[in-house]
Amino acid sequence: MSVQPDLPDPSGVRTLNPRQTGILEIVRSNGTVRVEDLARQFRVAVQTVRRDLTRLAEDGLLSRYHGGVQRSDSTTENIAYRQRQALHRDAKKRIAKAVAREVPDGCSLSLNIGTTIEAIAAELLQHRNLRVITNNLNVAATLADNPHCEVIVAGGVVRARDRAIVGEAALNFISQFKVDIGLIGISSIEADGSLRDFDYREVSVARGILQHSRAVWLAADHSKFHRSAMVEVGRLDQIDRLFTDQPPPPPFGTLLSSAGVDCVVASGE
Amino acid sequence: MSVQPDLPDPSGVRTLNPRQTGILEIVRSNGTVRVEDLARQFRVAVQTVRRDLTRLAEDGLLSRYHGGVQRSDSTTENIAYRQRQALHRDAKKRIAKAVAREVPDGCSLSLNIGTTIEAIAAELLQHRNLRVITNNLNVAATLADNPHCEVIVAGGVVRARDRAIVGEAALNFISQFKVDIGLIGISSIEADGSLRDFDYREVSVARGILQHSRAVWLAADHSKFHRSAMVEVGRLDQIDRLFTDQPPPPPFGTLLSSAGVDCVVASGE
DNA sequence: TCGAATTTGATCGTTATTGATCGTTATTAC
DNA sequence: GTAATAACGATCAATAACGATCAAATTCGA
Repeated sequence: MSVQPDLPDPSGVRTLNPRQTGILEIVRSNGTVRVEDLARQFRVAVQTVRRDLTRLAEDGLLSRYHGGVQRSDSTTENIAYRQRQALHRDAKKRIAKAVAREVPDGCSLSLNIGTTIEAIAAELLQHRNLRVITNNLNVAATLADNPHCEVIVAGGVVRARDRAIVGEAALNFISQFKVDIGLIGISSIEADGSLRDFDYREVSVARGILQHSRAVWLAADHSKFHRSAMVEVGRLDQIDRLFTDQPPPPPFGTLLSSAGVDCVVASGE
Repeated sequence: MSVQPDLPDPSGVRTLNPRQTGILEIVRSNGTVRVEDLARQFRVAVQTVRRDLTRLAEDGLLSRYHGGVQRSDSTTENIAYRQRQALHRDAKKRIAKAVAREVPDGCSLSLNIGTTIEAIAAELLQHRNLRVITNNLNVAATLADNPHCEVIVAGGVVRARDRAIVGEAALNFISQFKVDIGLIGISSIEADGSLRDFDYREVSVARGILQHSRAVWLAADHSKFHRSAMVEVGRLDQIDRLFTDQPPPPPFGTLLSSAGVDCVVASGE
């Protein structure tokens, strides 16, 4: 039985030209594009775009449908979670940018779960020499794309809903490290100064980060104020900085300052 | 008589002249440049620039495309992996389906790394009551979408190239569990009956799986036979079943049967 | 200064990319 | 169901880019 000599390995790695790279970027950010739009955008004939698309689809970099192409995220996405990601997306992105601006190159970070935290991870892709510990598989996958970033992920059971690793094993793992900045997302901030979450298993990880970080930064959009959740993670006075998108409603302004929390409001630029 | 510069590896770093250094700078800052622009900018003939580019590309400092060059870092790495995912995709999918057919509902599995293993994970999305241990973030993310599957991921440092978790921490974690079926992918199967891989760090994880599984299944497409890789993972007689896409070339047929390996060939249906 | 080695620039045959045409296939309206 | 329409893939010729080769120019050491 002979090996097919025409298929195997010369394929190696075909390099993409800028137009092809550009197409990929557009598809990644837009999710879906029409062939004709691409042709107009790059000022080439549709046939040329078609050729590019054939090639990119062959390499599994996108998938085609009649009339256009779309992202080929290979994995079936958790729809409910995707929707939560879309909620307050602009606010999250602003918060994420504000946080990223304050994170210096070369430091160590802990990131826990939450859509805001994931947005932050995306904004850290250009930073250099980071060392990141996380219990969030999405964060780990995102930051693995930064070649100047060492990513350490906690081990344990994966929670399907948001691909977080929760439970005792994760806590034990996280507790091995002491980092410069602990970045946590949270479900609710109540008027009594308590920080709360819905899932007690995740809470233990967040508590671990609180204890093993030289500084703790909290990222929370305005919808988190006055919300209520069951399990207490900690209290405002354990936090060093709060990043949010709108000035906190009363009574949080005074609460924050008396707790010594530096509050950064990332409003629309 | 001088040393031939075209011999395989003048391993030492060849020195760059100022123009070449300049080209690199321009490429790094711009991301992409056309050959003609470079020629005009440095007031030399395009042929001269071309020579520089050939040399710089050989050293991996940039990558060429028809008409110009582009940066060769970061972005290209993951693209390389995506392309590997696309390589022999049909073969991998057939193998994956064959494996999935044999995996009973309700069992526990270990999955390690490799594009074939990732394909298998995708085929396990309809199974019920699985318990899966893995050191591959892609596998974990895929199977997290199966609500009837408990996914446990090893903790440790994430290798950017393929989002695998490698190293001692991962090995220790995996070793805690004893599973029904250990499913491993491999880089090479040699004629002496040895199973090999390229990265010694990953090898330790694969060995751990070999030891902590009641049955070991190997998934390897035809390109893995007769290939050579450095580090020995184990030997054929430690394997219970082999899943592949073409009848193994000689001498593997006899080798497999004398090692007591049940060979499943998933040829085109 | 001379001569060897290296670098540069030009020519030429080869190869890759592009856009147009045409027959085929998928989608939509009826 | 069928017909109209749009998108698609295959093919081909024109064009641009490419590598190999060789001669001229430059650099370097003696």
